[in-house]
Amino acid sequence: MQHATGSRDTKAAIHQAALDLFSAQGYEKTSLREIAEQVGITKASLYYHYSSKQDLLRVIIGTFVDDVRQVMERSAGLEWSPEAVRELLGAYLDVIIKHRATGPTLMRDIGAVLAAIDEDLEGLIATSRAFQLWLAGPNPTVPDRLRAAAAIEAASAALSANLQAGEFTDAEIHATLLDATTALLARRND
Amino acid sequence: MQHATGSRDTKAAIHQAALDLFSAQGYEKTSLREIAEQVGITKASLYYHYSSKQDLLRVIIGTFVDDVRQVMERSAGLEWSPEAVRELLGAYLDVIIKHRATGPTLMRDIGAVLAAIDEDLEGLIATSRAFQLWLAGPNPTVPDRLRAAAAIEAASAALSANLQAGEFTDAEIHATLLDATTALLARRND
DNA sequence: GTCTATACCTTGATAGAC
DNA sequence: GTCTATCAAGGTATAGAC
Repeated sequence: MQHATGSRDTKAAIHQAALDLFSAQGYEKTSLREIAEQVGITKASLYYHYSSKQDLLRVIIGTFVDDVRQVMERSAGLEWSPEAVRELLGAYLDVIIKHRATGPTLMRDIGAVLAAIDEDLEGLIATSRAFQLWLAGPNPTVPDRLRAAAAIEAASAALSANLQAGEFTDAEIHATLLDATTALLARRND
Repeated sequence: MQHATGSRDTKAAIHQAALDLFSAQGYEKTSLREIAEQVGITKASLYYHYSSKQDLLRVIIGTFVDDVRQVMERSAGLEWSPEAVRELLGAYLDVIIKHRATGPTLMRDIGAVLAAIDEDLEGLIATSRAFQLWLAGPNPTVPDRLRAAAAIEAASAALSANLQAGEFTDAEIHATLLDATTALLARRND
C-alpha cells in the first residue's frame, strides 16, 4: 500500500519530465527550473528526490548502461566462434534497439553521460575493450581489432539521429545490421 | 609587417589554449575564466577577440566541418559505381583521419558542436542525408539505406576514443576501414 | 517525510573607463 | 586592447514550514 500522492509520484514525475526535456533539448540546455516548473514544484524540491542534476541523468541512463554492460560481459565466459559472435552481436543490437528512444539524449550529451557514469567509467571502458577484443577473434591482428571497433560502431548506428524518422522498423534494423556487422567482421578470413 | 606581439598573438594564444582545454576536459567543463587564466589575460578580454564561447568552438571545429562537407558534396555530381563509392569513402576517411586529434572534443561535445554550427546545420544535415542516399546506390531498398548509415558510422570509428592510444597508424586505419566499409555496403548484391 | 524560501557561488556576457 | 564592475541565470546547500 502506498500513498496515492506524495513522494513516489513526484519522484516519477520528475524522472519523466527530465527524460522528456533532455530528449527534446539536450542535457546541458535543460535547466532544473524548467524541470521543476513542468512538474509543478520548486527547484529546491528536486534536491529532496535527487541529489544533483547529474544524479538525475544517471538514473535516466542507468538501465541502458546496465543492459549494455550485461551483454558485453557475456563475452568473458563464451568461447569465440562465428556463431557466438552472431549471438552476442544480436543481443547487443537488441539492447540498442530497445533503448532507441533514449538515443538522442545519449548521443548528443555523451560528455555529460560519461561524467554521470563516473565511478563505473573505468570498469565500463575495460568491459568495452574486452568485448571489442573478444569480437576481434583469437590471436587478432591490428586490422582485426580495427574491424571489431568498426563493427560496434556500425551496430550503434541504430541509435543515430538519422534513423529516428520512423521509416525503419525494429525488425528491419536488427536483421540488416546484424548481417552487415557480421559481414564486416568476416573480412578476417580474407 | 605585423607587430611581434599584440592582437594576432593573443588571438592565436586563445585559440590554442581553448583547443587544449576543450580536448582535455570537454567544452562544457571548460570555463572562459580557465582559458583566460592560461593565456594570462582577463575573461572580458576574450570578448574582444571572440564574440562568444560558441564562436571560439566554431573557429576550432570550422575546418573539420568544412572538409567533411566538401567530401560529401562531391557525391552530387558523381555517378554511382562501386569504384566511385570506394573513392568517396577513401576521401571521407582521409578527412576523418586528418582531424583525428580534434576527435575527442568533437565526439564528446556533439551537442555543443551542433549548436555552434547552427545556421549551417540544416544544410549540413541535408548534405549528409544526400551523401548517405548516394552511398546506398540507385533505387535503394530500406536495408540498402541502413547499410549506408552503418558504413558512415563504421568509417567514423576512426575518431573513436578507443583508437586514440596510438597503437594504430593512419595507413592501417585507412586501408582496413575502407575495406571493411566497402564489404559492408557490398551486401547490397546478396 | 515532503516541500519551500532564500541565499551562495560560478558562469557567460555587457558596459564603460583607461 | 585590456581591465574593473556588474548583470542575469544556472546549479547547489540549508533552514525551516507543514
